[in-house]
Amino acid sequence: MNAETQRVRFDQILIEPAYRKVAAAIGERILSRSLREGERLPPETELARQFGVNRSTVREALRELESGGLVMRRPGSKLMTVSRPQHNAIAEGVSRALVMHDVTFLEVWEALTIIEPPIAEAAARTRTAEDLASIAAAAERFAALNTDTERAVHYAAEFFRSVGRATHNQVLGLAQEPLLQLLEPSLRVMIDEVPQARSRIATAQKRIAEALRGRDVEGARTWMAKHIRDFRKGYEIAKIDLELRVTAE
Amino acid sequence: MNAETQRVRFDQILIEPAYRKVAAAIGERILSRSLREGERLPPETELARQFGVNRSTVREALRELESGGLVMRRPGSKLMTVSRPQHNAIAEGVSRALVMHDVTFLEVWEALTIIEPPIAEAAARTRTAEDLASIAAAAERFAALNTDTERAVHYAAEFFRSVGRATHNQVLGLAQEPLLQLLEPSLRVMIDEVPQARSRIATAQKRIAEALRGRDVEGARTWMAKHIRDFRKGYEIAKIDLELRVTAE
DNA sequence: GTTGCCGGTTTGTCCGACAATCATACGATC
DNA sequence: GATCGTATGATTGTCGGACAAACCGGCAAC
Repeated sequence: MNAETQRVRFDQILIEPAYRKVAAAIGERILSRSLREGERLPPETELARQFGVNRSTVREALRELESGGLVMRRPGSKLMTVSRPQHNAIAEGVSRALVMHDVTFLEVWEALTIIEPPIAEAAARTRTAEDLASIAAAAERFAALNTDTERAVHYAAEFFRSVGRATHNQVLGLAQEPLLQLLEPSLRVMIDEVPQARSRIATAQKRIAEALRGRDVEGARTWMAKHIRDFRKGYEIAKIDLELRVTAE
Repeated sequence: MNAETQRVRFDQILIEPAYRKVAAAIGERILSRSLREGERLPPETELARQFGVNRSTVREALRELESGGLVMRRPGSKLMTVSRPQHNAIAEGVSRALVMHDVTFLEVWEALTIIEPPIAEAAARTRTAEDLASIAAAAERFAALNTDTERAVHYAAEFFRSVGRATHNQVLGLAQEPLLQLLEPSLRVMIDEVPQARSRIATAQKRIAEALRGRDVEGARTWMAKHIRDFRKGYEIAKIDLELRVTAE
């Protein structure tokens, strides 16, 4: 019990700048539904008056809320309205975080092997007729594209998204979105480099879609697992180093 | 093919405000590692000069980057440095998004049933001795707390986190974090309302920890599944409506 | 029903300013 | 030699005011 290690400890005192307090205040009102979605926010001058701060300070707070997706403006409008964060916007933040943390392709792929098969399984139980339609549409569009890599990649990802939506569980849909965003760049390379990639993906999609149609829980899970395993084979054939760090779009 | 539906279509032209362009420019430099982590950002006046905009505009851009976690200041400093986003900060954004999307307890619980057992399975394969130690520490601390609900909840969540870390897959760790954040409030209620909750959780933790120690892949998965299923029973005993929407902290 | 026009709002951006705080270097002290 | 006090400059947080551009809603005209 020597003197060096027995120093008195104090908690760090945190001083928050006004712009953050303002952001927190508005954000709380939104989260608590006191401000409802679609409702427009008071003008900046009005907010500044109410909070007793300068308009510049309010604007900095708004930028914070804006990048969190809690407020946005409808396209082509300048009026700020309360909004629910868009999935792809939120996922982009997650993707950037993962990129900054030097996540490898292997980690993304491994996460996909874990999360996608159970998603397919759940989707087999809960899918509606509309879900089937949008899943089939994505699969058909992918199969129809023999040259346009860019759009093929898009529909390959869209297939996963539509299966995710079919679970009717938003948590799962949002959890898979960052993975898809990180997957896309490597998928692009793979589809270009590996000739048989397109047909293998198309086949897997068809099998999965069939299983979902027949509410075949087991089939959906195993075909999805196979679909994901195929990606890894594709990586290896395309000579994409699995230990490589993923990069932003 | 009537005239109404056959209008010529134009893509929406998007005009981005300067503050967003500035944020994008700086963000890109960070993502591309041109600005490295820990490195300090040029002063606001300097950035304003380089971009040819006003300092106010730069500040709005910085708030955007700040809330994305790409820049931060070390505690007690005012100098902005490049940073990798903290997991809990990112997860908080995801949590808020899910709250805004009216996610129910059932959805969160269902996502946990899907994601946690495979995580435990993966952890059984990859855990190190240090991982075991921190998992055991969380379990012991939880078991030792018989009165302090707040900290008990914290260590129940911390147990999941340490198992997640043991996978050595950052994607999985980050994917589970929002779920834990949303779980905590309901866990608090449950531990207070259901007398046997503590002992059941403690037992499950112990079994999972043992399985991880023995690299028992199957055991880790099934005990984790049981652990999660128990939460649902707890919800029902505590009369927490599973269709209830989750709320922010 | 579409188009043109008009006044009032609201936002995006700029300028200039100042106090508080931080970073850093330099002695002074024990 | 390590710690402390101090002086100086750099940087941020916040403020006030300003103005053009774009948007909003309504009304008149075709």
